Amino acid sequence: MPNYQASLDRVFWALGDPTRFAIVEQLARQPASVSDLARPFNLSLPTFMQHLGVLEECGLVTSEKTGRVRMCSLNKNKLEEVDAWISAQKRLWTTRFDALDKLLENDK
Amino acid sequence: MPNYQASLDRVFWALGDPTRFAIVEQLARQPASVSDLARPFNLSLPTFMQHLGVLEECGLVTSEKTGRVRMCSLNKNKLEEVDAWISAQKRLWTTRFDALDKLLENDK
DNA sequence: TTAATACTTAGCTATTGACCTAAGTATTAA
DNA sequence: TTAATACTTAGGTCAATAGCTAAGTATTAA
Repeated sequence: MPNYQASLDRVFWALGDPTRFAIVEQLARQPASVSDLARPFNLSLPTFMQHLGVLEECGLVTSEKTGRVRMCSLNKNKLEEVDAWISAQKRLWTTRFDALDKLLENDK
Repeated sequence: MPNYQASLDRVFWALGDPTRFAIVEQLARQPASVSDLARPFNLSLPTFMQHLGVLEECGLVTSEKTGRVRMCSLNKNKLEEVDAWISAQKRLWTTRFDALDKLLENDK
């Protein structure tokens, strides 16, 4: 099973669906089996599995099957990657304002 | 102009498109007019504007028209919101492991 | 006051994505 | 060894999205 290096926008895309967003919020609390995860959602199992597939493909979730049960977990590393990107954008934005401030300072 | 309180998954969804992702990365560096922003993209202007519309609707971008030029800026607050959500999920995840560690500690 | 610029609107097309049902496979419980 | 459980595969529908062109409007430059 190769670890497809998903690009960040794919991760964002995955989180952009309300169902998948909720799945991630649930998995942040604790790992869970597919059916336990699926129970609160009013979706057919194949549909639900598709969402899990998307989350797994983009690296946000990992899963392992033992016997007939598949356990899913959140991959914290992917969250860190997202976090890092956001921080970088915030930093760029802030840096710009700092530079502007300095410029105005010099003008005095 | 009402400020549509966009839910977070809509923000993720907006960032999930490569074009919009790139627009945000650009706007983090500096505000820009629509045509300046659009130039590097191989898209028709209407298509490009549609992407800007999505970013604006979800609150990631603001814009203001003066004369015939519309200037776009990043809304840092939205980035903060995203950041806060990610941090919360990471915290939940970590808390769980801390609890597990404590449990194992007690078992010794 | 004409022409160019910078969007904007309208309307169409193709693809993707979210959903479903039905039927299958592999494990485990009875 | 039969039945139930927990997915999994196959295949189909429909709406939403990303893309386009053509034809506007409003501002500014010439």
